[in-house]
Amino acid sequence: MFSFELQKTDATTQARAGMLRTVHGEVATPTFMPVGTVGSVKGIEIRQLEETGTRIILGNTYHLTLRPGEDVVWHFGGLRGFTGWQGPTLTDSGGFQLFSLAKMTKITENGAVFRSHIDGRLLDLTPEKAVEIQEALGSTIAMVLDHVVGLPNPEKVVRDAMERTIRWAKRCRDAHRLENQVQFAIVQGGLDRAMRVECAGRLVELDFPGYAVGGLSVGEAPELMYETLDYTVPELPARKPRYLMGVGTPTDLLEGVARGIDMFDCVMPTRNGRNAMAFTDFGKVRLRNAKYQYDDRPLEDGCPCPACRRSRGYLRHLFIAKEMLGPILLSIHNITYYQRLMTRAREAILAGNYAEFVRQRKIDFTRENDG
RNA sequence: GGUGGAGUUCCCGAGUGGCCAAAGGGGGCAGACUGUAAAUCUGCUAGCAAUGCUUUCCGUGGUUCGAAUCCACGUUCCACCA
Repeated sequence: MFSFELQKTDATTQARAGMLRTVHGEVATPTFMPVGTVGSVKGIEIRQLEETGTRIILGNTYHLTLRPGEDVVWHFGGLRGFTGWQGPTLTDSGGFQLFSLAKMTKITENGAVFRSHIDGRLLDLTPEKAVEIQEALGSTIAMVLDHVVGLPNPEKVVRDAMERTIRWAKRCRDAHRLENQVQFAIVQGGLDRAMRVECAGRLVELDFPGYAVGGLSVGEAPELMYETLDYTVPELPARKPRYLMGVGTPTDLLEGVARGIDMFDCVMPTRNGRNAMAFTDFGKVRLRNAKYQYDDRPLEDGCPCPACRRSRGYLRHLFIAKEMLGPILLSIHNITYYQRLMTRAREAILAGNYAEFVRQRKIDFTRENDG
């Protein structure tokens, strides 16, 4: 029904290669999960998404309950029936919206009260409600409702959020009924070692089938995030999948894998792709830049994606002309890049040379380089 | 040929005596984006030895302490009338 096979652990890093087996299909790890917040990975058809190497995608509880409503999704047989995506899905609980939509949210011990960003109506999101919605959505993996706070924040704020996250995780677990769905818990605790270790330990006691590290990439420097993973991930069960939520850049993914993370999700490849930024092995490419006007090279040599069958000059033109094909092609390219990165990472782990693999690709994604 | 209207910085367009190197768009250039309120957002866009200076608002001349703004002539475009 649901299992995680740990196939290989790297000798010099914490990197792991594994196989996630779910009722909706298998996923080789480490893996990247593109974000399809409202039931669509923006701009990308399922066939194309499959061709990027994607095996599991995300949906969002908060966004889908507002529109179209989980009853509608349920009517169509859950996310898979509704969207046509037949593989595994993971739904976020709405916890991230406590952070990203904080201005419209009031948090109490019972749950979160949202002011809908669409029509202003009030929405009660309790842990039980988050479970119920996700059960109606029929996702393969559901996340517990957690309390995400930005960084930096006073220690008391971080601790309160962490404690609440644990209490809510328990309530989510107790409320969960759906047999064909597993629930992952989420470790919070900011950048505080003791808090992270404590949170992980208390959640592990509750025996969830998988664990996520949340509350990162919310304002802190990447090095602090890596450091947090250094002492948080070892607290999680080795034989269960580990998911780093909302992360990140290609470098973040490689660093996360090196610290024992198996699953990632991030809007970056799709959002940045829509905004004319491409990820490549030689760094970022801002295709709107004038220097690409007459560039007849493909975006990236050796990339099998449809964007790379065109010239950079043409891709630039699509963005300048505001043609929808530009965002579509670049989203596909970026997801393809992320998936290839994970595939290559997995191969390196299986081959026993992950550390070397990472060393060879110290890409500075803050700089531009046109290859 | 006559009458009326109009010519503003790359483009469109506001401005009708000083607070104007000149609103606002567009275009151009650059940057940002990490469990998606994002096909979005931000900055720059006359020049320079630059807390100031120089050259601009069709052209030339004039009025004025001061003109994109007022006057005269010229010029181009538009509308209508012949």
